[in-house]
Amino acid sequence: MPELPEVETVRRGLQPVMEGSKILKAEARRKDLRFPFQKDFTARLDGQVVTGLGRRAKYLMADLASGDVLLMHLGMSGSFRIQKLETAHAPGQFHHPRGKDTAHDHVVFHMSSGADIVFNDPRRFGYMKVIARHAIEEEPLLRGLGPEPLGNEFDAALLAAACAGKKTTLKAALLDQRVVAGLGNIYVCEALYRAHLSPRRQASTLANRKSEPTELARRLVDAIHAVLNEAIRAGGSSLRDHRQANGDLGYFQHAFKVYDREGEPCGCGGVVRRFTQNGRSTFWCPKCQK
DNA sequence: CCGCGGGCCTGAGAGC
DNA sequence: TGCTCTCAGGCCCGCG
Repeated sequence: MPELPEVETVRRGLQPVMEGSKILKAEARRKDLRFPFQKDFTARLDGQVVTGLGRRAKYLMADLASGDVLLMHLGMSGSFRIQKLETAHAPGQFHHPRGKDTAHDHVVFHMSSGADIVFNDPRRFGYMKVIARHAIEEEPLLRGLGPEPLGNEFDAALLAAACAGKKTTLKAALLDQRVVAGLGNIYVCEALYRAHLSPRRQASTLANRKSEPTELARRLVDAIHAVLNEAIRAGGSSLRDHRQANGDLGYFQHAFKVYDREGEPCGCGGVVRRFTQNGRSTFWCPKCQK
């Protein structure tokens, strides 16, 4: 589920109950998620003050007073919720799932703020790992990640340089986290639509012979910026699993122009189509995306 | 370097 | 109701 806007939404929701709070106890309720937990996973979290909660691509990164960093990835179906003991002062303030939902509560952080932060992940494609901050540069999970699409350094020149000479399509290039880090299937489809670029177009056409950006690259960067910023403002997209940490649904899914809209009309008079690319559904309008 | 298929998991929805 | 099938927002691997 979660692409950059969803992860950023989660980060903003968790920040108030994590930053400046101590993890009184971390609880891993099974031995693995996508990967086995490190043997000292909870030991390195217990008693640690979270000094900051950041994000890199689709990773959440909690800085700990010990000098460690907790990396968290939501995979396809991971979500966090904030639970507090019900009080007379704040009844029902937080999202409480019922029944089978809690069967997939795999990790809980009991915080000194009084909040319990619960990680739920039915498919268990998510993962968590504690690493030393000084080892971040060598961390295999982070190494090779391309630029942050909303970061200052990401511009048409950088995107064009990354795509120059690539023998692949724009769709595949944008999904490649080494080219730009944080986009997934939804926002790639939506950005290409906004830029009026075909998902089948050769990625190398973003650059001229000198690897300089073409007008297309500028258009695409603008579209990526716009769609991500709008999605973050909307609290992300809630299709199945995604919720903001306070339990609210995101609502950017109502703003999709092509994703999951096969057969529906495009504003240009065309019709949204779907086909499979790199094993995943691509949605686009053949009339206005060239 | 590239596309493709398969795998990791569970659950929702469609069709019968 | 319930079965079977397909598909899903991510990512990795091996093959040709």
